[in-house]
Amino acid sequence: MFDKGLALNMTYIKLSDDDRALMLQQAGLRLTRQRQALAAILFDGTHKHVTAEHVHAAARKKRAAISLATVYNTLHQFTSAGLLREIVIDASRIYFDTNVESHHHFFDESNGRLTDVPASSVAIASLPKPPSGTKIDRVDVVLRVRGKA
Amino acid sequence: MFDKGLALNMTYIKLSDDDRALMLQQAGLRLTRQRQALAAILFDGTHKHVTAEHVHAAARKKRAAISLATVYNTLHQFTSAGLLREIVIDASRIYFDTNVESHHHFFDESNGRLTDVPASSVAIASLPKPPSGTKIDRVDVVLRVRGKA
DNA sequence: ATTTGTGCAAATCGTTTGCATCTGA
DNA sequence: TCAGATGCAAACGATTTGCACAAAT
Repeated sequence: MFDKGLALNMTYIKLSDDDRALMLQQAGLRLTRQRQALAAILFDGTHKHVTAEHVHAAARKKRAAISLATVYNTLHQFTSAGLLREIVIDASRIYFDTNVESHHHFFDESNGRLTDVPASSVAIASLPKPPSGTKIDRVDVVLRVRGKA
Repeated sequence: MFDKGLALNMTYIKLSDDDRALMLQQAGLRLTRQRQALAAILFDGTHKHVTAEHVHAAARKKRAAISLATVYNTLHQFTSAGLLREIVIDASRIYFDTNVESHHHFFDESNGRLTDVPASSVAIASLPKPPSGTKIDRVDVVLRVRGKA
């Protein structure tokens, strides 16, 4: 077995059911059929940007009957546990990113497609000081692109 | 009279009804009672971050009876006309910013408050090249902050 | 046995739309 | 005049919630 923290952030390592079971348990989440099915969909070793609908549809396709409400609950639980990261791009949809490393996004306005941008390729040279009494928690950079045509 | 383009971006210049009427006309929008009322609420010389609800409530308070649907239509028209800028922070609400200059935002996660950050105080030293066939349209930086307490 | 999770359907919330009616240029 | 704007209510789509049932420790 390898380190879980590492596994989460490496795109090329295939995870086994056991690995995912361990992930959930370490996150303090009980091992339920639904969570395992959703984890299998989400954490397959590649990073994804998904909506609840996507996940629900994927579960259906795998013949795992999971209600949409449970999908939502689970995505939020995974997010609180640090296994997913929420990104807001479009006002009418929540995207969940399986990449929890610090990074940014390209958002293609013509087709709604979202692509990861490694944090290292966006160099932020200076930041203003936050309003008094607050500290910067996270910096989200969205590079909105559109076709040149 | 002063230059309209300038007026839009200067926070300390008070605009008159006539100034706003001109703004609307230059944007190719007919001068209607509702648009004038909403423009008066939005473009009073200070920058604001508002939702349709905010604007609707403000109109009520001024005894200007404007339907919520019209508020939405108008905000979108103003946005297409370049008088407002849409910002997405929270998946469940569209914010409209009366500041259309290039700039960024602080978003306080504890109270949902949004604050402008001048573009000049965020220095982005390098950006990745966009996916082939696309060009970067806009860069949105959201500095998410929370109370230190 | 007790706590935690799940499923369903109904509720909610912001936003959009269809359509009949008005109004500014 | 008449294209464009408005208002209303109904439609919408994503998300959340209440509650009875089921499953995990």
